[in-house]
Amino acid sequence: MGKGRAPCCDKVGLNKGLLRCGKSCRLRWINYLRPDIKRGNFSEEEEETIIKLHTLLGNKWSRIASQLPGRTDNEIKNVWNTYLKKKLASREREKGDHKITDEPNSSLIESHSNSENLEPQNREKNRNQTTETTEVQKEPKDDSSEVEVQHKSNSSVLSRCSSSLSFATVENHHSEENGDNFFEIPEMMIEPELWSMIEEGDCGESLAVKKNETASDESKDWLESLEIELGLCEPRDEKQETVLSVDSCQEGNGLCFDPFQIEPASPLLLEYLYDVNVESSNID
DNA sequence: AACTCCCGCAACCGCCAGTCC
DNA sequence: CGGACTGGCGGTTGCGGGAGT
Repeated sequence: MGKGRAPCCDKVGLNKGLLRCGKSCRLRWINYLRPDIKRGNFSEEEEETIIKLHTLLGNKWSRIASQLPGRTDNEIKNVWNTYLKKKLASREREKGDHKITDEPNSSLIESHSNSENLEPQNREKNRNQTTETTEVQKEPKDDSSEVEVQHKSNSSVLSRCSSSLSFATVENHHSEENGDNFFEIPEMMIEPELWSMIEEGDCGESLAVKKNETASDESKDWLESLEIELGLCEPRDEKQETVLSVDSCQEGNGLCFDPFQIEPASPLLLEYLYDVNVESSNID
């Protein structure tokens, strides 16, 4: 690509062509070369998912990425830092007069239930409502009234886990201990599919099997790409590769996915959500 | 056309945890 | 047991290219 920084680490003893160390090669494979990586802009649904998961998990990019097949943690991180964060901040500025209440946001429920039928602009509004409680207004230094997005991943508390929509209005305990103003834990709106993925542990089995089946293929691909990268062999015909990739998608062989196919929650996510829920129960 | 500025994004950095010897 | 090595992750950097002047 020629973009980015100069290669990392001491290049003594590394391959003569691209001067990549093993770690660099691995990263490049994960973030760029993998055949199942989805190219192009993020869809509205993907953006919404990122926002929601970020509200829930904070900067756990790898966990967020695990819910977005074909997207890498690096890519999601970039999109968040360069686009979504600004988008949310500007919206927050536009709204300006929004006041955070500790009442359950009934409009949230309503708007979510209708979200499938929303016009784009309403969907935008809906998304804004969904995420705005993750943001804590700073004391405005000037007219720009800067908004800082605060990640409260690990301090966030889910009041309950349920297949139905879940909303939490919980005071932050640290704030309480400090005797300061409470700030509101984000009211989380968890997609029903996500909860069903979480609760139905078996839903990922078939995919897991597929993944195992393709593990050796992936390994071969990795080696092949590495060899190409190192200039040890000729790259395959790109066109052919593309066709293969598309075919793979259509056949659902697990190498790539439908644009917004929901992948089962990763074990880590399940574990995390479980821990958070237990913690919540203890606090209550 | 030439220059400057800004932004997107691939890649590097540093830390941590797990594994191997 | 402990040091070396490796993989994974989140944060950060800085090059390249497009937009603006």
